[in-house]
Amino acid sequence: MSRVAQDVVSEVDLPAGEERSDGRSRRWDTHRAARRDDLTHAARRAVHHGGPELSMDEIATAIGTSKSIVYRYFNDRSGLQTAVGEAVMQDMGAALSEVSHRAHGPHEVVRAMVGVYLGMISSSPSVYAFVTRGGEAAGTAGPLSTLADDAAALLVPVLGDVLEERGGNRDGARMWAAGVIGFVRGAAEVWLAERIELEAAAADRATDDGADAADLDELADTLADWICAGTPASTPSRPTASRSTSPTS
Amino acid sequence: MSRVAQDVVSEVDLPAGEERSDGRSRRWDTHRAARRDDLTHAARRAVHHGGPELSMDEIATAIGTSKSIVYRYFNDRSGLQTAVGEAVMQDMGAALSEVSHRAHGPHEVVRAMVGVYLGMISSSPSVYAFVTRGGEAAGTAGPLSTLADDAAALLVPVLGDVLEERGGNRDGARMWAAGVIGFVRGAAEVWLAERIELEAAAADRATDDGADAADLDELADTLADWICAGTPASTPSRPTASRSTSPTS
DNA sequence: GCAAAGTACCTGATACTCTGAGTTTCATGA
DNA sequence: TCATGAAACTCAGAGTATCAGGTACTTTGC
Repeated sequence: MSRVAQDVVSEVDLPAGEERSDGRSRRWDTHRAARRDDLTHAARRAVHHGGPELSMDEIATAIGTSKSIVYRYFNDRSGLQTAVGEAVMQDMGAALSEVSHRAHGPHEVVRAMVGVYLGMISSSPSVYAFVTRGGEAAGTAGPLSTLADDAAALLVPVLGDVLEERGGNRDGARMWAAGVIGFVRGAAEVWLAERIELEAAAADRATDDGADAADLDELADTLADWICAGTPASTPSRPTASRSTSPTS
Repeated sequence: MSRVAQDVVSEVDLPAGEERSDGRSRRWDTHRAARRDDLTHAARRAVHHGGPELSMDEIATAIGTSKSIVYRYFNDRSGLQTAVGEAVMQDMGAALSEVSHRAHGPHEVVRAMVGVYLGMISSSPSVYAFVTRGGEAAGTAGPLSTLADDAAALLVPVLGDVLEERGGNRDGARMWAAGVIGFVRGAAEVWLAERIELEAAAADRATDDGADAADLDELADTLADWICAGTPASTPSRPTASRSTSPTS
């Protein structure tokens, strides 16, 4: 109970009486926020190195504290996940706003978003997995993956504009944005899996990160193109689609 | 160990000596396959009614047997998930091939795919969640969500054609398909969440399934359009994006 | 005004409960 | 010879509870 609409821990919201007269209480207020932040970032690092399946105990140990502390600051494992997700999201938001204010039109905004999202997922796949994994209970309700939702939110205004210009109402924008993020997610996961296979196969030259950055840019271009250019309404040359008519196998 | 490349259980692959001479052994071979199928479908039903979070014990009980049996036929919880996913996938494949052989061009194939996928996810969100949830361990490797992968596979040939016609090579098709499926998934999950909220809010008229079917078709149209038409490269009227300049709100 | 006593809260260690995954054993039966 | 299902088991990880410190503030008695 009481874990409903708060991600700051219960102690923080107990000022039912609006003033906190006692200095002994007040003295911790800033400390708590700071500590929570520290823990969040430390957890992020721990997961980055230790993988998304670290137990709470292991995370706590890696952070250099004990489980009781972690549970004091986060209601839940999924609370931790959410917090880390928010931290990641904050970085993404910053990176995006830095890039996208010089973007003209939806295509470039989408391209920026894709780039940022890909950068995040590829620079720290473990954190990505930790943040998107499971979380809330049912798949039928609740804040699905906060990260994806938040990322989508960044696209909503732009896509809303597009919808409006096309004569529709902006209401669909949220779904459209979720779709776009889903697209990136789906494609990126395949790409990640492929890259890991490749790396496992040819584990010769250790750090080919330079090539990776270029790869990433190229991939982002491709995805953005796919998202924005879409699929042609029908194959122009052969009307009945090359698939069913062609005598291949 | 030994759970790597097999989803049929160890008993089936134990013929290290290649022949099974004993009739008393062979007699069960067909039985086992049949039973596994039964269990898979029963589990699907159980999850459909009981939700995606049923424990193995609960699933077994709902099926009408005990955990030991379930574990005899599936290595793992994730083995069960995979099996159910394959069953769902089989249905989807059937539905899709029924619809899509009269589809001309990629747009219609995509539209068909979207319709089938949406139909599945909306007719049984619990099963959908069960099948896509977690499964394999790390987010960094392995068959992520078999369902999404398989669904994507159905799109690969069509999108490969498109790529080829555009002068690229077909290699990107897998990723593109994964992206498209991701799009549907992302959008559908938002839609589901919204629908559930609505239903919770106005739980007056019980069965508005008729309206739902129409909704679903409309949604499928919209999504397919978004996927195929994409986002315009730049807003035609105002070059610097309507967002920052327009005095709306 | 100032020490001492008391209070509010934080910390991290340890030990606990509880739940659910996966295993083993066994009596029954074809 | 093999399948079945019930029951009891192991094991790991989430989450809780307790406790002996520790530090900064408040209150009290002088």
